[in-house]
Amino acid sequence: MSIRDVAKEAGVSPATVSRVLNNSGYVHEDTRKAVLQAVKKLNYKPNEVARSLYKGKSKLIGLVLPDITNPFFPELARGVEDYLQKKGYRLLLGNGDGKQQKEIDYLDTFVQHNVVGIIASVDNVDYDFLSNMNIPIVMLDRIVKDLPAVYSDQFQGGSLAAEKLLERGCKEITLVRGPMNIHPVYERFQASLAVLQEANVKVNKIDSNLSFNGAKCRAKELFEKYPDSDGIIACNDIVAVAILHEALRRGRKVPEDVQIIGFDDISISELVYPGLSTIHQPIYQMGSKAAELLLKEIHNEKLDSKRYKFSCSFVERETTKKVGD
Amino acid sequence: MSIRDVAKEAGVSPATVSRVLNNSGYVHEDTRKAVLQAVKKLNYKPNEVARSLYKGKSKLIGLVLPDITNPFFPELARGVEDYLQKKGYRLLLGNGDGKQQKEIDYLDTFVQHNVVGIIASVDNVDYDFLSNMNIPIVMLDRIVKDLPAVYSDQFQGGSLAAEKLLERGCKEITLVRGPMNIHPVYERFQASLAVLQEANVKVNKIDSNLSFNGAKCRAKELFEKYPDSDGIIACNDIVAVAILHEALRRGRKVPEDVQIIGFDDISISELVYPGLSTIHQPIYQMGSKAAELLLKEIHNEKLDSKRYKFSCSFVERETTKKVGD
DNA sequence: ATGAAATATGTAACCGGTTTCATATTGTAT
DNA sequence: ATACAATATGAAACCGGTTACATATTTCAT
Repeated sequence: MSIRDVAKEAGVSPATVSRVLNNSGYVHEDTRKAVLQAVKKLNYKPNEVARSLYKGKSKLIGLVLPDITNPFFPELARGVEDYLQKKGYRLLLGNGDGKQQKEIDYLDTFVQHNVVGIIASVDNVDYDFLSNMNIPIVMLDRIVKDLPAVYSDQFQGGSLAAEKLLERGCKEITLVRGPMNIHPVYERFQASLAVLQEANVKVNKIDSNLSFNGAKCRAKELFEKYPDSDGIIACNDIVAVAILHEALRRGRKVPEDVQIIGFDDISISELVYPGLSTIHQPIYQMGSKAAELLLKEIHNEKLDSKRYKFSCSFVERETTKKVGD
Repeated sequence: MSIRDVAKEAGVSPATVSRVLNNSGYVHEDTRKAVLQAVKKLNYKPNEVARSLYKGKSKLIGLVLPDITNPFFPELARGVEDYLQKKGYRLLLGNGDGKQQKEIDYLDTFVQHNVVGIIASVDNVDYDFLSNMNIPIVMLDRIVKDLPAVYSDQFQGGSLAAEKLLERGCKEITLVRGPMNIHPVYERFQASLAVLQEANVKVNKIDSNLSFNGAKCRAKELFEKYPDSDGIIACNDIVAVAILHEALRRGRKVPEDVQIIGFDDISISELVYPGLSTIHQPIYQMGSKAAELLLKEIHNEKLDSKRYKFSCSFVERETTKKVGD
């Protein structure tokens, strides 16, 4: 079922059908009607692949995320998808898993499929590779040199976490540091650390990955190594929840004995008990803004700025004391 | 940069380059080397769109899910994606939101992009539409007539939930019923109900959607209308957590006063406190099995069975009493 | 040595759209 | 009535691969 079938049915040439379908060039009203009727009768849907081949571009956009299974990313993806869907674009999705080979494989194959743009949240692909792809790119929750990027202010968020614990009287604060090769995780840690070092408190550090099971072990270690911590800043909400559980398991009162702050404000943080105080990132908006920027790039509209930085905010739930207590 | 550029560089015809790249036909060893070298030198990557157009099929597979933001689906999607990625396929993803128009739009555009197969978790598209697409399909977590489908045994799971509460001494059980147009949700409800009606207990029913915020309201209503419930079966884990919160807020002891069972065993259920007892579905495996079945269909291998049904199991955490208490 | 089979490679058509260009017709201003 | 612009439409090339077919060369059995 091709445009030639429709042309035959309507008694015109393929070119005319194309013109009708694309509202381009001149078409006589009667012809237009005949074509439209033939299209309807045959239930014709144009082949996007043929269109894409000739035009050298498609209605496809590639999105590489670290891991859709991490609750931070579905929300991001949804922000992207909703925006693109409204504008008639479709999404090619890949999980990079923080592995260079997978990240690159996805980027390459996306280009081979004629995507018109890419939104990337990758950790191990460098500037040269990305810019050599010669295709509009927006980095999401990641920054690579001067490529357009959408993210939230990790310095401000990280500082905020530290300030809130200081305000709430913590004297010995333990930072749970995530993988330092993940840029935003690195920044939020540095920011918290900087604030705490200015203050008159003891500061401990412990390393963890970003998964629940990984953090479970590290949580045990934390309470053994630094049993006097009265404040904990976790690198993300998942890790914070693991720590929260371990604290409760050890009979520590939260927030009376230990206060805990997470990062991200993923939906889980309001679902745990007690509710997790955390640093909110506007995740959905970040995704949708990235899509918006990308489409602007694609349509050669100039961007006000190559960077779009959202502010973080403190969400006070039940793992921190109320100020004034 | 096309195959003709590579051909020129290697001093051969495009056909020969194609043969080298696809390991088809006869190619002299020296020629092969020359071509490979040219490919490398030019960093040539074949255009999948052109390939797809000629062959009438691609390396793309479409996946329509209700909402990637619902924690059930990322895991499902990941199961699908991992399997496909290993086999060299890429994923086009869409959120159907349970809206017919969006579901159909995605299905249509996927076909227009020459996908070779579709995995669908849709609620409002009928058998005729699906089978008229004339493309391999696997339904996932959904059943439509005799289309191939992967799912878990909702009857068994629903029964299990009821049995576990009965075993644990509940006398007045409230069923929180999800949207009845969602097939698995319907079945699990019916199954629980059937078991309870055979037993000597009071049974209440209350309706809810599947979201946390929706369920929050319904949870309030539940405790007002049926304050004597000592057992609650929720239509999914999210709803169960909302109910759990409301119970705790009202000072009900869980599981001493009220026992709660969820459904799905999404990752959140082990992250809440107290840990949610629930009916486990092997979500990731379902996704990966669906991908496996689809690829078999695509390669015309015959399926042992058009249906693949996983068993559910009871995961005992802290919102149900230990048997013998 | 001879012919058939195997190997090697190029030419051109094809996939299903879009677009350029040529051509024909209609409309309109002078 | 004439000329020029606007309208209408089709033929054919093109996008970048793949493959059927033709052709040439090599291998090998008899």
